[in-house]
Amino acid sequence: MVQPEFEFLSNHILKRVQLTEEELNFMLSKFKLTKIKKRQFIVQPGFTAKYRNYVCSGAFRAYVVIDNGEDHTIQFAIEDWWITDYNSFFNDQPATMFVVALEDSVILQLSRENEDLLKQANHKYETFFRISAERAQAFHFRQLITNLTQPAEFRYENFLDKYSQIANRVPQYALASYLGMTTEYLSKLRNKRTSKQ
Amino acid sequence: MVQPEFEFLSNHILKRVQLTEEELNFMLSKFKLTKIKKRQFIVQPGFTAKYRNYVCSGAFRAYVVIDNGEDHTIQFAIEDWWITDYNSFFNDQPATMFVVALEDSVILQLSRENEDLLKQANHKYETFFRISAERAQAFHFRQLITNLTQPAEFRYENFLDKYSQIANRVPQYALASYLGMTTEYLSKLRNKRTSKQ
DNA sequence: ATAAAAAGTTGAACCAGATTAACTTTTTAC
DNA sequence: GTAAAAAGTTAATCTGGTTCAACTTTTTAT
Repeated sequence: MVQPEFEFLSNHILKRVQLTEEELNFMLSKFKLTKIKKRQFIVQPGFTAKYRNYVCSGAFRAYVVIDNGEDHTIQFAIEDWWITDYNSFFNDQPATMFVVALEDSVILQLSRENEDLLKQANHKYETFFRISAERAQAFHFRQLITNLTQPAEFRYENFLDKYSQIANRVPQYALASYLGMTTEYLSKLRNKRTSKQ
Repeated sequence: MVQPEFEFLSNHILKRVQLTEEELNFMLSKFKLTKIKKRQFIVQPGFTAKYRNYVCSGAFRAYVVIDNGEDHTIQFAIEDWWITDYNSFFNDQPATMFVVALEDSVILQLSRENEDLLKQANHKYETFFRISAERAQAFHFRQLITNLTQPAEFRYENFLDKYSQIANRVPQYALASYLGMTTEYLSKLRNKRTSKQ
């Protein structure tokens, strides 16, 4: 019987493309199961992000550090999400982001070489990655619109609404920088909210 | 001899995937040449975006209108760029954006049906769309980072640097809302800049 | 267990950028 | 060509959110 981690990924894949058992197993065989300890980095500036990572359990945070030392969260990933520095991964360039584990985690890693191999091997695999990219594209688009058009309080409420699971699991400073505000201000918003109801 | 509009698109495609003459022509045959007058809409909220649009000449602006009537520019597209409401196009849902011509323009339109047909017909076509989506993904990611981490003045200077061609061609109110600031403030930044050197 | 470090809170002072309003310049439509 | 509408400018005022600083609570390492 397959390990449960591969079971999660199987479901994820089959939701997006129809594969035969054989096709599925071939695809899965290209992934590498890796355990990551809390605070461990899976992507670091200066090094090329060699893997696309599927999170089976645990949580990650991607962030950039700018000149003055401030860090800005770009993405979170929990179970059933993907994370990497795509710019680095796709273009084989040094990463500009950090990706760090917020909890002890288990991930399935697909190297760029194996991804290319899959894409060439079978039209359906290519379809899978195309769909993933299209979804990510639409997701970031929506995020861009929200950041551009909505004030801080709405962004926070909205995030709570849509991703309460993540909101309650990640450190507050990380969430604040993801939402584009300071920890202090987020702390006030939180307080205001809980005292309201 | 082919029309120059198709020539532009051919170059665009061949930069991303290697196709035989026959494969290229089949792909091109699925596009529809359309002339669009200034101020004409090619995507409107409430209607599904039926086409992905390649701009041969002219300029477009995608924007959303929020409750209070303010509009926010989400994307510009000039020659050799694509534009549509991808959320609507991919998911066959009513659009939430407007896409309007800023100049008299010529575009090549690919319907969702024809895109699906191409994706199924040949692995290489699928590769083309996958590459497009991946690039868009990386692009929006970078944009998200800039918006999150940089102050208004930097965002403007940076845009001038990277997209001077667009900056000098689109109305100021559209650029201001794209950069996440008011027209008045952008006007001040411009002034400050020109008086500096 | 316990000390040290990291994360989160609270309040006062401040500022980047928004708002309002009156104006000038450019574009559009007839 | 010309009037009206749209776009852009300028200055005064205002505010959502930041910064700074002192503090409390939670987490981490030994």
